[in-house]
Amino acid sequence: MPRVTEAHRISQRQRILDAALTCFDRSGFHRTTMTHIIGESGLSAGAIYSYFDSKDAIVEAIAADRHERERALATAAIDHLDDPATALRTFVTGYLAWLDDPEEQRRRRVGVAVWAESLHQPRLAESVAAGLAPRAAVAAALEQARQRGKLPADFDAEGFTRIVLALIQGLILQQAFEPGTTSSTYGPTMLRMLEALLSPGPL
Amino acid sequence: MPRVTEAHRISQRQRILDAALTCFDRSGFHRTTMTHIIGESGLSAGAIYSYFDSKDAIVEAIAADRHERERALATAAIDHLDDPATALRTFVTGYLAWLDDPEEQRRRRVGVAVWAESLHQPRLAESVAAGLAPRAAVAAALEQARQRGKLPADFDAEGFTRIVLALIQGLILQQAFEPGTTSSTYGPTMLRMLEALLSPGPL
Amino acid sequence: MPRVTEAHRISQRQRILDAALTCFDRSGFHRTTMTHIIGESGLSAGAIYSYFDSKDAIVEAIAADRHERERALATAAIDHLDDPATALRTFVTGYLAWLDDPEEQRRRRVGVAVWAESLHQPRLAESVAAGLAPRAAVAAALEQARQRGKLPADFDAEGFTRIVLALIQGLILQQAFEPGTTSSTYGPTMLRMLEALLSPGPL
Amino acid sequence: MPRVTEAHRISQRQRILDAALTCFDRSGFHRTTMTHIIGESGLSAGAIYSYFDSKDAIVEAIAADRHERERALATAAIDHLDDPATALRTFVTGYLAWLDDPEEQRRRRVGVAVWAESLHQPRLAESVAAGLAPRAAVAAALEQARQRGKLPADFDAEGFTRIVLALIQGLILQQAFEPGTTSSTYGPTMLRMLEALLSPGPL
DNA sequence: GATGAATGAGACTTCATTCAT
DNA sequence: AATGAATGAAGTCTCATTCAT
Repeated sequence: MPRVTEAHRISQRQRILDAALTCFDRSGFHRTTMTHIIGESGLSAGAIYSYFDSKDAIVEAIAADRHERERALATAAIDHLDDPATALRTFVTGYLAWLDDPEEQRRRRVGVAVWAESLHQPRLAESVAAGLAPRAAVAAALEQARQRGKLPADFDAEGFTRIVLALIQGLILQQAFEPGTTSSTYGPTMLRMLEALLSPGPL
Repeated sequence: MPRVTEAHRISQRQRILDAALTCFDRSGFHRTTMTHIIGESGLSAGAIYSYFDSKDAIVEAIAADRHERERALATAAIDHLDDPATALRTFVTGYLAWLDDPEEQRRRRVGVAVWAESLHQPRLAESVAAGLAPRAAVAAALEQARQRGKLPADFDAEGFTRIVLALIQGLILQQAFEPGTTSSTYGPTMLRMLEALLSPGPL
Repeated sequence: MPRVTEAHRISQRQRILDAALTCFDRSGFHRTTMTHIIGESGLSAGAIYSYFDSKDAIVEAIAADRHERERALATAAIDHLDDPATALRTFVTGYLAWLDDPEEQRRRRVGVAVWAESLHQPRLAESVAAGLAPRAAVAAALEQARQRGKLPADFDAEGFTRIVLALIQGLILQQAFEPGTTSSTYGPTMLRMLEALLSPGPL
Repeated sequence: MPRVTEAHRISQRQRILDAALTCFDRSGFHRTTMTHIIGESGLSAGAIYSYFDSKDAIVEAIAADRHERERALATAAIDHLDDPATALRTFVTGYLAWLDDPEEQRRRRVGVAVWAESLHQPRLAESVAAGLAPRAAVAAALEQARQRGKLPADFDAEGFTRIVLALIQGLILQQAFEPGTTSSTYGPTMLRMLEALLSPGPL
């Protein structure tokens, strides 16, 4: 029975991930060396390798964490689709607040690196895919809502969700490039625009 | 000195950039070694280094090329703003076709890596910034159009251009992650949505 | 951390410097590759680089070591200047014995390379300058001795010390070029000559 | 029959050696690349290689030039040994003037690098040895003069010549390290000291 | 368990020299 | 004869990972 508890392991693990995130945000994955992570975490090389098999494993853990959170956020949006307009407004509002949260900004900058890296590393690609998976679920739910008459007959759930996702991703990028930007710059326009798609009419 | 030389230098340079793009697309910047580029290009190490000072310089040249193209595309959109609806339709149509062009898809995948890398390398950040610069110019032009009554009084040029840019970036990402996706999936919805913003009315 | 470590680090460091000295003596700085030093030391590349930042840093450490020793030797000579004749004889005798010491011959041969290199590398130039610095101190001490009447009124301390230094350097060179030469060949003449300068008289 | 004459070849060759000397003085042998020599000389790589087989051959030619000059200087001193005191005075005076000649200073700085290099390259060692050879000849001539009664009975020709040579070499070094030094600092003392050795008496 | 010195493959880059034009 | 683009072996240094203590 370990005298040093499970809780201790979890906190050590988190300490490593926090240190790694700081380093990755500062320098990117490849310019960050294990020595940097060792220094930032205050642990020894051996200690770190008892928690993670490799540097890649740390990257994967960070990616997995992040996509788990996104998955949770997105999934939450599904629940209230009986009233799509309200659901959209709730979702968009929450999303804009999240964009403006400084702590999350660090995570998202590292997330951009994960996107790039995932194009060449299958394990990360899986994480990214898992993070994006809710989009299809939301699309399916919206299509059901449309069939139930909650949305205009010509509403295109697939296109709509892809567009919302593109906006999320694109605005993450813009903020990464221009850290000062806040959602107030584009939030109202974005919301109005998306609402237009929920309303019936010729447009 | 032979007159041929200048053309030869340009073609050699391009040969190197093409080889590097192929390698970067296949493996990413950091997993691509100079040995790979040497092999892919068919030139020798020394020859390559007589065209580029370093591996980083090759990355920068690729980034610069790409953002020069984007700049040109975006700038072209400014010209016809007297008729915003038509200009938008033209721009979006052109953009969607570009998204579906397979050769450009390679470039864009490498472009995603440039985005990530630019967060840690000032020279690339400059390239990216230069590529994004036209957005502000378009915003200014749209604001003038609004003042001339060509757009609704409550039209928000800044927000609009940020949203369009986010869509461009986000859809590039989605296609990088899911190469099969074509613009037909979301193109019509996207166009309709953007047009909504150009029309007056309560929406 | 083990207490052993500090002693261990010092001995490892010395092992590297010894190996490097052997290589430099055998082939010179530039023909000696890190691979040679690695082989001669029995350590790995990484281990060596954890003690020295670069090949140049090893050269600098060797130069610094050597000039520290010389500085110590020369400084020792200052102490007994109340009796200049005895001090000179002691110094010259010690110096001649040092010239004949085979282990020191290796060091001096590498020292010749340091002289040449120092003309182009500021860090080495500093080491060399530090090694030569005691000459001026000795000159000042001799000048004081002259003023106290311990030396002829026309004694030229500056010229004398430069000449003694030139002899030291020149004989080092000659021995490097003709390893068989021993100080008995020129020692007595040298001593007689220098003593002549300490004696009053028209000469 | 070459239309471009032998004189042209000689002048081209000299142009290369001058350029090389400039580069070697500026950066040392090993930091000087053929590209530097090519640039400094204004010739092409191919042209240079039609005059010299290798970079080493250029170094050797420079070393040979220099030692030929020194040989000539030293040999001249032998001629007038019937009157050793005058010969010494003439030689030393000429040598001090040579030390103060700025153009020669460049050559001598490169000469220091040749000394160091000669410890590891047999071809240069030969050049250096040839440059030093006159010392033994002078020693023999002095010994004959001693036997003819022109010098004190206890005069040590071998030791004397080694000491003179050491002074020459040492003062060359000092000047290389401290370019401002002029012979007036030590010349008189040096001359007086050497003359003491030529005079009979207990000293 | 924890440590951190050591490993060593492999990365980027240089540069003396050649040879097709 | 002259050019200078090209070659490619070899150099220095890094860094993820291991394992004796």
